[in-house]
Amino acid sequence: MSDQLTLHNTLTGREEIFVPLRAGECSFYTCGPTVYDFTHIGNFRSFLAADLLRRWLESPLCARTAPDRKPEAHAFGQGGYRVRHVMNITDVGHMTDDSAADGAGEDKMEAARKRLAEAKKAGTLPPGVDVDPSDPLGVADYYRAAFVEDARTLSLKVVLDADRDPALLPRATDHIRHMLALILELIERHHAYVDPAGVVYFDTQSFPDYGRLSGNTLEKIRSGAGGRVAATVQASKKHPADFMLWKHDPTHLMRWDPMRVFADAGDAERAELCRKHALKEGYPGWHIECSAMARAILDHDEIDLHSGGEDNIFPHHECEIAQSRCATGKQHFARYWFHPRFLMVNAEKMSKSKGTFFTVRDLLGKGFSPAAIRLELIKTHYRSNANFTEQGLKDSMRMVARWRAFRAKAESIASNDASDPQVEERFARALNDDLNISGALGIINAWINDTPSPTRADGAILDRFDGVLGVLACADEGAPAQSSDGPSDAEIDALLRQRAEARKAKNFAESDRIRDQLAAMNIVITDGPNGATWSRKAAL
RNA sequence: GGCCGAGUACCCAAGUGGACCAAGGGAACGGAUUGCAAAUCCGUCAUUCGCGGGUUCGAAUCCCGCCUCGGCCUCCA
Repeated sequence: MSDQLTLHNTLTGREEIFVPLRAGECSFYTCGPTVYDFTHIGNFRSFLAADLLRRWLESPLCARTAPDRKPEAHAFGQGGYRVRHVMNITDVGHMTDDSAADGAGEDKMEAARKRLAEAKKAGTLPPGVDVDPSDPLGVADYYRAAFVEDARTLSLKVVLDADRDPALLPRATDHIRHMLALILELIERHHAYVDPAGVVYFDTQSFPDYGRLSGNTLEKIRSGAGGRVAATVQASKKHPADFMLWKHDPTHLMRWDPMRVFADAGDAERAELCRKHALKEGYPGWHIECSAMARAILDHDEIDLHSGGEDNIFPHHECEIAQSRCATGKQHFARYWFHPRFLMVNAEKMSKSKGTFFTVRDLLGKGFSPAAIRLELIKTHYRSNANFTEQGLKDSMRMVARWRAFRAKAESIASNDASDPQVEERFARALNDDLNISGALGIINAWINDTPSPTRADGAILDRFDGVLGVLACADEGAPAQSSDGPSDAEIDALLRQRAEARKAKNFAESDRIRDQLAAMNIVITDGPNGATWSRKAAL
């Protein structure tokens, strides 16, 4: 428990008090999805953890908790940090098999193209979708649009914000020039070199801190090289850990000519540098985009927060740090590194063959609400392996229903007196403790139990909690239309009228028959003093 | 093999040295309510924290060993 926000920082392996570089502001970069396929719930758990952190930073409750920071908190307006949060979309065609780190294996975009082409031929593309599988950018856009739709369903704020400011959701392919500029800078500063085949490598030995994030050392990496990287490739590197920044490849699916990139932008100076260093047509390595975009869009050499799945720690984020710090000369790239752990499904690693790579649309199709999906994916501490199950999803649905009922009841008592003035502070202390979400949920539920007659002020408190959790805010109508095979509202209402007649006549056999009939269609009816109401139940 | 993280009730999960003979949610069970249900409300539900040692007046919490699960060690959120 802490009066101030503490976060576990992967860089130091410790929990640290969060102090941003610029008072009241926070720059935050999240490694976003690759768009070669649908984004699954494991990806979303990681993005939602970042979203929760971002919402907490922005919450008035966050800054309000520390007594010694109250005057400063007022300077933030309503409290909370002004967060600039960027999440990238990786749409450059990288290799399925980077073991030859520089170009063996099938291109992932190529694989996606084939998959889509087959789906189109088989007529299994969703209705209304028109995608040209021969166009890699079109394929990327198709999956990007699907991602944005799912992210919106789950109220991922960075995606919602991108409606207003598209720069917050940058595509890698829109920033090739920034990547090349960074690569040139690294070459000029002797942190990168070009091999005879035109591959640009980062020189890891030029950066003594390489390995600090992951606890690796160059020695360990060298000894652990274990034959996974082809000997011919290794031969052209100065050190096995050196990684690719740019690959010359005139046959690649997505490729750019560095000189033309700068010439088209009117940057003759850099075009000349490309000639000088023999940068030729090809594509960027898979670490450089984040370094380039974070710097270009967040507009600072050092940022506050950087998040990504735990698998990104090495090598991806290690390499980002190396590139960025060598280019900027700063002590840090990001000051705090935030790494949510993997999501398991049914106590096992998610697996394609077991069919456990669920997407958000899969779950919506089963009748689960966006609010329940969001709650289920955020309710386990971000540094634990969460276990995703349908049972858990049902549990979450029940919790959402209780909150909704509380919220509805709170409308009826017009009082400005909160039933428990301390509850917000308890909630804040839990979240300040490295985002202790389970503790925070426990506090909300206990408070709801202890508050049988909530006032309007209590409703406002729940709204403030939900501003952080983003659960009730997930509008159910944000979901794609429910499967169309259910009965229409009019049909249901007609059956309910019949049942009301039967009950009036004490014909309970007929009344129960109608209730069973509706239940079979996943319609749950609730009898109350003012007649019956109904709701659609998740089909499990 | 190296480096990390985790193991708390039927399930999910908080708690990291005394206020814990362990929050909260779900399930289950008993009761109220209901024509019967659903929903709601009331109550019950871990003398115990993966296993074995140790430190301490005191341990789920610290130390040692073991077992199991997960991540990384150039695809992966």
